[in-house]
Amino acid sequence: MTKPTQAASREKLTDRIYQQIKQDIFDFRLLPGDRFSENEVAARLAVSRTPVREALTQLQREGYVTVLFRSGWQVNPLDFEQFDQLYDVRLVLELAAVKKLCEMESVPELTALKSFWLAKPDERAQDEQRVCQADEEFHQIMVAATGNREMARIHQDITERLRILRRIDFTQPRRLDITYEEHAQILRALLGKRVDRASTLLKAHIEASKAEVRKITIHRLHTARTRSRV
Amino acid sequence: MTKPTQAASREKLTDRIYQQIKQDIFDFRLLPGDRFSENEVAARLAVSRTPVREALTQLQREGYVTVLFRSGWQVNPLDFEQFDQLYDVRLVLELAAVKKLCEMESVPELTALKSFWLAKPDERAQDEQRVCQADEEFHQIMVAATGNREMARIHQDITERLRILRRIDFTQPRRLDITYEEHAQILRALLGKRVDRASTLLKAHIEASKAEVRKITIHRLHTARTRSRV
DNA sequence: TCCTCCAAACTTGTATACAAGACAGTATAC
DNA sequence: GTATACTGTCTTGTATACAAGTTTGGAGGA
Repeated sequence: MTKPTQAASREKLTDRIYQQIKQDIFDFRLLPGDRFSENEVAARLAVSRTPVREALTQLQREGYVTVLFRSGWQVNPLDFEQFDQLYDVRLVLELAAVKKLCEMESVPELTALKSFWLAKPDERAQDEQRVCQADEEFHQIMVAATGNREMARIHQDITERLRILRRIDFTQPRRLDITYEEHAQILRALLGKRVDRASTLLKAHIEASKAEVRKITIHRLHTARTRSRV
Repeated sequence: MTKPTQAASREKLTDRIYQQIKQDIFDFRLLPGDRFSENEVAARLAVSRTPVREALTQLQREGYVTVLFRSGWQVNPLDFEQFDQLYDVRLVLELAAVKKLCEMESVPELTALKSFWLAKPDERAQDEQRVCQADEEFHQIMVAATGNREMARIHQDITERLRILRRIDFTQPRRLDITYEEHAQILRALLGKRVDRASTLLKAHIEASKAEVRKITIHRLHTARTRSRV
């Protein structure tokens, strides 16, 4: 019988670089279509090519970048058809979550959302970035609360993939109130176990995002491109 | 303006090794819980550690193996709770696919399935492995036929993750006829655009797999363990 | 027999070396 | 001016080297 081993998992350089590059993409420091080499990234971060390669390989698998055989890497261009499809999958998962949540007896995770989303209008957070993050968390928590960790993981991956769009979506102050209102309605429906109403609201909520995202993105992307390069 | 470049993507050693190791896991040459080192794999396949590492990193992200810090790799033990959750996600995706397919006008992909699954009993394939593969393809095609490539990709990943179970499931000859019958019923319902019936059948079909898998697996795994090591 | 300590052998994580091929820019032919 | 061939630089894919830490097995003592 072998000893019960437990080699601690350490912080790896690869993971840090992975996060860094992904963040660079989200923040438009790396723009869709941009090309770059492993050496460039390695030099900028003062590490060797090895962990950079591992990070890039992961990002490729997740659909963020593509390697061109012996010819560098490229940030994947924005593919709106793909984003539409991802929104659809996300909706499917969340509708399933809604159904399950309404069948469950008590869901403390949902109750915990009340203080933020059911706050009075004058007590609402006005910081765009904060609301954007809370928005992601709302959906994330909804799925995770069902107890299906695999579904939550897949949902998380999709959310991250869509983040680059959702960020832009929320830079319009007008959207902020609407976001609050829609989430509040959904949350009330969930707490009241009204599955049909919650589903309808959720569907409309996501469809609205889908519709709005495309036109705004194109404009924002243009302004970002003229501002910064990496 | 830069030239429209296209560096062809070549067959990479990493990919071959990735497939090889995954197959080793599916075929129980690498057993759940087994530990091994990068050097072992590299020596066995007569390559260096580099591509082996890349392959293993991918497999880790997909949930097949885990690295133990400076202490080797381990094939993830079978986690039945996880498999249950994956089955649930797969069901959610396929139910969404069923709904969409029944709303679509014509679906040639489904018609193409008739020759195999609606064959007369005496014309049916009896080869377990072939039926097993056709079973995977049935579900895969169903989802892909909706046109949502992202959903199809996610569904594919889940199917692969569950393959190790489904293989075992089909080693029981009794299951073969049932499989034929259930798929035939689902296909007929789909072709007849009877969404509720198709959904009900599909749900029962997947629930049955879930229920059956656990007890069979444990027995088979035991016999496999006593037969071979890698 | 059982425990402790220690050193040698492994193991991964990261850096570096090298090879085959892609690309860009230039010189040359016309 | 235009097209073409070529050469030097750059890029990834793979192999190897080294560093830091873990595991294992045995010597020694009680």
